[in-house]
Amino acid sequence: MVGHSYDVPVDTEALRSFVRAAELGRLRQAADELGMTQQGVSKRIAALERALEVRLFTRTARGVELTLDGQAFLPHARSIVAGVERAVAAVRPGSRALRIDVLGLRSAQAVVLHDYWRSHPETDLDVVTLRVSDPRVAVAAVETGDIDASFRTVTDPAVLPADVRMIPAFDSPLELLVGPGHPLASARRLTPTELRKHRIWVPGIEPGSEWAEFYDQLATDFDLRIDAAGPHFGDEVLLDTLADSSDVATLVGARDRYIWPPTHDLRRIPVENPTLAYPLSLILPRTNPHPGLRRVVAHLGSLAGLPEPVWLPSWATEQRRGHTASRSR
Amino acid sequence: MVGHSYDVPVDTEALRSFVRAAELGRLRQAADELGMTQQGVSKRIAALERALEVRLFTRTARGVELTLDGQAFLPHARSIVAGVERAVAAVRPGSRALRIDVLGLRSAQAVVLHDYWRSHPETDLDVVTLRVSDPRVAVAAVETGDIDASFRTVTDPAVLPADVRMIPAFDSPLELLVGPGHPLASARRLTPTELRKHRIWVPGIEPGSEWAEFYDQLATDFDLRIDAAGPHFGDEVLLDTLADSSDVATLVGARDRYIWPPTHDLRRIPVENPTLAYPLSLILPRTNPHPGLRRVVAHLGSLAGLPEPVWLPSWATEQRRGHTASRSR
DNA sequence: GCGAGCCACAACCATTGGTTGGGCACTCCT
DNA sequence: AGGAGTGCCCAACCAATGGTTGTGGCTCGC
Repeated sequence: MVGHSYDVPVDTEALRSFVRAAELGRLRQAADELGMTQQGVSKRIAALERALEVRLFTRTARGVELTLDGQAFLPHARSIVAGVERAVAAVRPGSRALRIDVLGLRSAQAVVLHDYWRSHPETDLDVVTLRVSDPRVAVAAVETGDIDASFRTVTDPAVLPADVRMIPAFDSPLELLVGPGHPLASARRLTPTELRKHRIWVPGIEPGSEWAEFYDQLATDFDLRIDAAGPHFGDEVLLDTLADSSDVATLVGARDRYIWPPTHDLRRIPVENPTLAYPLSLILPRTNPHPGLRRVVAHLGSLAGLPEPVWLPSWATEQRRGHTASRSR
Repeated sequence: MVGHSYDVPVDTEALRSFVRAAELGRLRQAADELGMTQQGVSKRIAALERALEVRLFTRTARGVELTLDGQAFLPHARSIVAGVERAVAAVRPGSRALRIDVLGLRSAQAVVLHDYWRSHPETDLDVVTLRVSDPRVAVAAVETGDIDASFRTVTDPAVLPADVRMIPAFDSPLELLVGPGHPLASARRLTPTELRKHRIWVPGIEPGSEWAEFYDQLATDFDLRIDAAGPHFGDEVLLDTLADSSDVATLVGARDRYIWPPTHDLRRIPVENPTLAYPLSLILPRTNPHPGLRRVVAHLGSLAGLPEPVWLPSWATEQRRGHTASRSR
């Protein structure tokens, strides 16, 4: 009785013919538009009907008319045809969809991009992950045009090639993520100094990366115990550990989309006064950027600011002075 | 420079293989799952890559790995495969998607169904139009199972076969639709008696249909001039006429999705005290209704009521007494 | 260094998906 | 009423597609 998914081979070209024939009501006209013979279209549609085991058209003396099944099928067929168009556009060299690299599909970067896409659903936007930690690889990918932009940061702008630039994207505020047994679990809000003496575990940070530098400065400036060493065994392990522990906490981006089982009962606690924020940057080509990128950048600029005061690592404040200076020239 | 839609033939079976191979990272495993040889999958994917003119995988000694293009393409491929599943499910006899007949795709009925789908996007729901005015055809279609339910009304419940029943769906309030030059154009709200002496034109009503009866009773009860005769040349003609006329108005359902050019400047004016409402019914099989239908009916029951008092045609009030009585037995 | 595992290439073949040609059903016009 | 016109389906045919088997090259681990 269960309708397991039958593997019906469906030819997208047949769907295209079906859609056109349904719209025109004539196989002949559809055939002309598609550059083939009327018999060809007839056979295609007959094959479709055979595969689906339903009649899609009633044949009349002056054309074809959709049956009920055909009516029900048509919007699905349209959506598939459109999906194929989009899929092809996504990889078509030269004029392909806007492609942006993010660190992870659950990261704040991806969430912001998803928000952008929801408010501009007409954009063909593809979010990919390079799966490399070295930002220079991302820079190279932007330079060659494999990707249109990347949410990475190079702390030393001198390493950027002439044709690549980096602009501030948005500042991602951090929250403390703790299990129910942690002493800070019931706090509604925390200041950085209140995190002192508590062990903060942020696994998976590559030594020498900009994230390592970020947590380094953070630990120094507020005298925190941040343990950013050790391998990362996946979010599940991290979340499991947090849920069971009464003394380990971690820092996550406020917009990061972490998902944990309801039994874990983890809590996210905003940190303010100052708000701790990681300054996300966007690396993009200086010349001939993808046309869709402009609007994404504009969207990033329109994002709401953070509760003042905001703490940022030193390289961010330095670069922004430079950025503003170069803009004011 | 414009990227017109290249007609790249895309084989859905190849997409299926690609998705599976990308998930498993092994052509061999994907081939086993799909019940074919490794070489077959290899050829399918090679064909895809040839058609798209991009490499989707990098081949390594221990499997395949997505390229950037592959990553960008994967979600699209998934969506197409899922679309095919849904499309097949929409017409698969026996266990097909929930199929409901409405009078028109812009009608209040369709709008309500669309709202339902937006809040329950997991339902496979197909909205079709039988394109016949005779409600008995709809009843027959429900009886044979061609459709799962129909938003029609039979004023005489005796004509229903034993296995088909009719339940109240929701009451659709009417609004006056007038052009800018009409004397009532600036009213914020109207009562039925204020419509007296004004010419109301409702084209396309079939004589003898329940709609004819409705407008008949309406005209009698409030002494209105309702002209329900004459053919309907399409909504565009109706809207054009209204926009230009200073003495013709029409009645439309408050939820009907009429679309007119902005230059027309038509106004919709609610009618209250009493609210005029058309009682929509749902015709559905008494035994073995489609499993998804239950939730749609529940949703209909949860719709907000209308501003009291409400005027309904006599048959509705009669049937509801009967309906309530039979329920209380 | 060699076997195991994985993918690509080549040769082969059934099936598919298109073509042309012909026929039947219905409509419309005279 | 009959014939021209239109529209779709069926049959025969044929190239190209999409699968198979067999083989070879590559990388990794022992």
